Amino acid sequence: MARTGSAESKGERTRRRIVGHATLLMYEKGYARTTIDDVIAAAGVTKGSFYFHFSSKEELGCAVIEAASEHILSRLREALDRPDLSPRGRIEAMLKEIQGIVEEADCSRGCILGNLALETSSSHPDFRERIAKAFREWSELIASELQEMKAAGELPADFDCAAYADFAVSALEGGIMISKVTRDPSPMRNSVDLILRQFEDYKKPDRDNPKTISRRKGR
Amino acid sequence: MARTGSAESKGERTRRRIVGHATLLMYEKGYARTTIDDVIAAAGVTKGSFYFHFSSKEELGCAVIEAASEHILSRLREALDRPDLSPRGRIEAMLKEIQGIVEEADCSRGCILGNLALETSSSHPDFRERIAKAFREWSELIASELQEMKAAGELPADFDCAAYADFAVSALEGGIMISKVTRDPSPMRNSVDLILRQFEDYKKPDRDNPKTISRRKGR
DNA sequence: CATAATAGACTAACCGGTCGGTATATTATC
DNA sequence: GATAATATACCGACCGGTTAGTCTATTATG
Repeated sequence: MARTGSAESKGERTRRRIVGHATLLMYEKGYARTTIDDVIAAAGVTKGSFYFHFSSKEELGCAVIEAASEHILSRLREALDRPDLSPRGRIEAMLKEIQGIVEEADCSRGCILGNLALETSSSHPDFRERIAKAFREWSELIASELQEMKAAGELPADFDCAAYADFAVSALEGGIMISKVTRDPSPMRNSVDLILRQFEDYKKPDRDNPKTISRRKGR
Repeated sequence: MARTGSAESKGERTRRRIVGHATLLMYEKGYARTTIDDVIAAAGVTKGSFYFHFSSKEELGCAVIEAASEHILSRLREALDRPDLSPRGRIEAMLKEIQGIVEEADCSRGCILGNLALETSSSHPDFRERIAKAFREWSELIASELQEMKAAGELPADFDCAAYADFAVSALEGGIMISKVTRDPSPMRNSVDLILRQFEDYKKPDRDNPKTISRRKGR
């Protein structure tokens, strides 16, 4: 038992190092083409050490997905946790954060959750479910922020926040996918822009036209 | 008794059969997890025969992507080639066609182009480029239809058709992805619905008030 | 010293691709 | 029009490299 105290034990550090390098490799090459030998070489550990910390490649995959989900969602939550901004400003901050995450990799690696989802979801139900949960949480984050926009009168009263949040997640993931395939950041940026534009020019219904979200020019 | 006239030769039929079964397998399991042995067993041919028709697995992958691109795009073009419908009706028909293609597979297999794109684009530049071309063509199809809507007064004069077409493709591919991951058709349907809704309530400016509802253009 | 952690040789299965060979059609030659 | 020559199509055993995972031995660490 080397576990007492608050400091991270050596084993925990090793495990984290393995997950970190595995994440980079799987982000770059996908799950199947990332071999255990790749991972241990990158992390500087041996086979025996690896299999002391992980029982299988699948368990490593789970750890990678878990860590990536937490990393991404915490960055998004951080972007939304800005009391100094209006609800709309916070959504914008969140979208920019996504854009930043993707552009850190030149848009050429896409989104690790989307990548692993499409590659492995038919063979690894546990991967699939964990990733589905991350997308659901992301959508809920957006939806609750849209609710706040609505409460602040920045959206029409009949605006369907949940549906639009799902739509935004789809448009973003799709944009990231097309950016990866075309090696061009503009599809993803275009998704960000057009999502933002939906919110741009709704005017608090002064009394006459509460029904439609208008789309007049703004900016 | 071959070769004469327009009939397909025996070799061509075999090749097509191989591609067809390979497409189903790669749609289901992805590229890496589809083995040549899988393909030849499904198509009922032997290794030797396979390697007579294809020089490598990669060449098979190209053939699958090519065939899938043509198949999908031709179905979309067909849906758009309906002179009896209004431009908006044609877009709706195309979206329903996409929905149909995906729901034929219970939404659980996603889109074969998107799947292969995310799995292989970092290792197979030729796959990536061919798929990028298909997405580009799809977007152009939508954009030109939006142009017709605009000409028919169903969209504001400053509507940015190209940007919106890209956005629609992103939202659809993203919706298909989320539907695959969640095994639930609603995210994809939601994308279809919200795309259609964008067009729903623009009213032709009745000569006196030409700027009532318009959207900003450009980026 | 007990156990956590590391070391790395080894294995068994898998998989893409090869190779020598066969069968059947098409074309060339006399 | 018989036959030789060639091209097309197919057959399946086999090979070599790769890969996930195992096993036994050894070294830190509390």
